[in-house]
Amino acid sequence: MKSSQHRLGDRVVWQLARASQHWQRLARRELAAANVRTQYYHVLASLADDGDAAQAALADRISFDRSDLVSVLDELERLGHVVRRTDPTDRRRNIVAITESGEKLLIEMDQLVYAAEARLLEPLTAAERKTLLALLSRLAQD
Amino acid sequence: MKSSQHRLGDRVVWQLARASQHWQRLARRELAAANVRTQYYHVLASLADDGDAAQAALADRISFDRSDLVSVLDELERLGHVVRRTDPTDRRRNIVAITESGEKLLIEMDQLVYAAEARLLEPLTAAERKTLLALLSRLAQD
DNA sequence: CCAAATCATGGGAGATCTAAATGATGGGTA
DNA sequence: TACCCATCATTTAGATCTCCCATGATTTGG
Repeated sequence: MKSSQHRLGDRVVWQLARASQHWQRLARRELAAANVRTQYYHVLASLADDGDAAQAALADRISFDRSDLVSVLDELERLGHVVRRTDPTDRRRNIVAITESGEKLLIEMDQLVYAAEARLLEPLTAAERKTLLALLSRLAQD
Repeated sequence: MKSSQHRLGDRVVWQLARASQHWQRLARRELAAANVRTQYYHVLASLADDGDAAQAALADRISFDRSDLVSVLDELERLGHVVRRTDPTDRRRNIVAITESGEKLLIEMDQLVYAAEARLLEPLTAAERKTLLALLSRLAQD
């Protein structure tokens, strides 16, 4: 008859939020030491992995709000890591592309992100990580 | 020799972030419809589950920044859901306690949070949820 | 040619993080 | 005892990140 009703600690969503918060902190600290934002990584990685895209499509790929992508791209463009060019077939669109400078930065960030990921997942075996990935993947779909 | 290097989609941390984002959205929408903030739930649930606490201890329990707790408690106190009283044994501290009104609100919010959680976890069996909880719990520790 | 849909952008709100100021406590030392 | 000081708790202020709503420009479809 254990009556210790714990709304938080024993709930999947609570642990999900805590683990995610932990990860965000690890990644942000790691990248902040190199004076870059985690948002840069999402943008550059998506462009490098899946190619150029209009802002709206890019935002959807990395689950960003379209309006928030604007200022991130402003910065990345100012730093020379991406370029925006108007799509000739639809002048509403800006096609975003990664530059050589951006690809260099991405490689540097990869090191840091991998290191942070390794630290987060350290308590789990390879098999457990695979299980976790599979379970989480089935939740994420919209 | 598959050369499709996907930095994002196949990574545990990516799916972790996506799943958490999905959950945050579900919970916030559900609670926003009732004109309450998700922060209220964390505070009230922790006080109800684990008892009164000083602000710093409470913040640690729910992974809040101590400075952010201030305005949340201001609101909750203004609404009559919690009370702050100076700890007689250490007058630096404010002991925070939930009120009857706060407990009533918590019960209402519980309905909404459970509904949102059910929707999130719907794709998983009970055993899978248990596995997921166990794996996540081992990541969350600081 | 007009109405609806799409794209990029701006503004405001909620949530979290950092840095730093203020109040209060406790301990050591003259 | 009386004073100094390191430490802790609360608070303020500012920045970042994400979400939501609105608007202007452009394109598409009827």
